[in-house]
Amino acid sequence: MLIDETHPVTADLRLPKVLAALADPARLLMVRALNRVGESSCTRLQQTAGLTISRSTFSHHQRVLRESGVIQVRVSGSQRILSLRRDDLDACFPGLLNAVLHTASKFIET
Amino acid sequence: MLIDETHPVTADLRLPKVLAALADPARLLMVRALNRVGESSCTRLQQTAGLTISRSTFSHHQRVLRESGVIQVRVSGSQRILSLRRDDLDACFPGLLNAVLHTASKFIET
DNA sequence: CGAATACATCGATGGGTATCGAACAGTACG
DNA sequence: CGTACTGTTCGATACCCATCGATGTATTCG
Repeated sequence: MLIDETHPVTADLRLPKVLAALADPARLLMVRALNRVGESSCTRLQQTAGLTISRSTFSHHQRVLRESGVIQVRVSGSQRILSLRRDDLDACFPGLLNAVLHTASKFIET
Repeated sequence: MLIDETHPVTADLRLPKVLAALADPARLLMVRALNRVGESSCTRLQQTAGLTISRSTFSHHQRVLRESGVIQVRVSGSQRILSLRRDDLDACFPGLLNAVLHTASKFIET
């Protein structure tokens, strides 16, 4: 199920791209926060994840996560609702998302 | 158990570093080849993994994998024997290594 | 000792990327 | 309509990184 042309279809997901998307500390926080709240708008997620970055930088990270296939973006009024592509990720990379989500926080902080 | 000062101890492993190390296609091939053969010297692993890169580039990748904690390097005569740090990775990031190792090849190739 | 093997390191280069502020575009609302 | 809100895009900057050839170092072997 393709959302639109800005999201890759499941068959086009690639492990190196996904790993690179998850390798950034800010994006890792976004993904783990999304897992807790289910779905969220950009502004709200930025607060939930505790990110002190500019809105343009957040937008950049959102794009990287979306283009790698990690998250899904749905438009609702004036805001974009972000959510994890759990099923697609589990189908392509079994166990990967869970491993990233369940890693202890002490192994993430610098 | 610390090998030497060029390897991080288990408590110092960090998820973003490990993910970044695994996010490169060449290094991903090295890790998956290491999983098949158990352990291997540099020259032999380069052939096993089917990598057509220069020796200096291979040495660079080996260093990244080592400094992130993904692999272990042991000196044996004039050669270095590489192997995965399975137990340490499983202890810090349960399920991550298996997920990377068991991902279908079609999701790795470009 | 001398030659060959196995890797590491250095310096250079080109391409990627994280970051920001400023400017832009769409929606909601009074 | 005009203001506020939500988010994207653009251009610039600084930094990181993958790659290579050349050089250096240690080990093995004859």
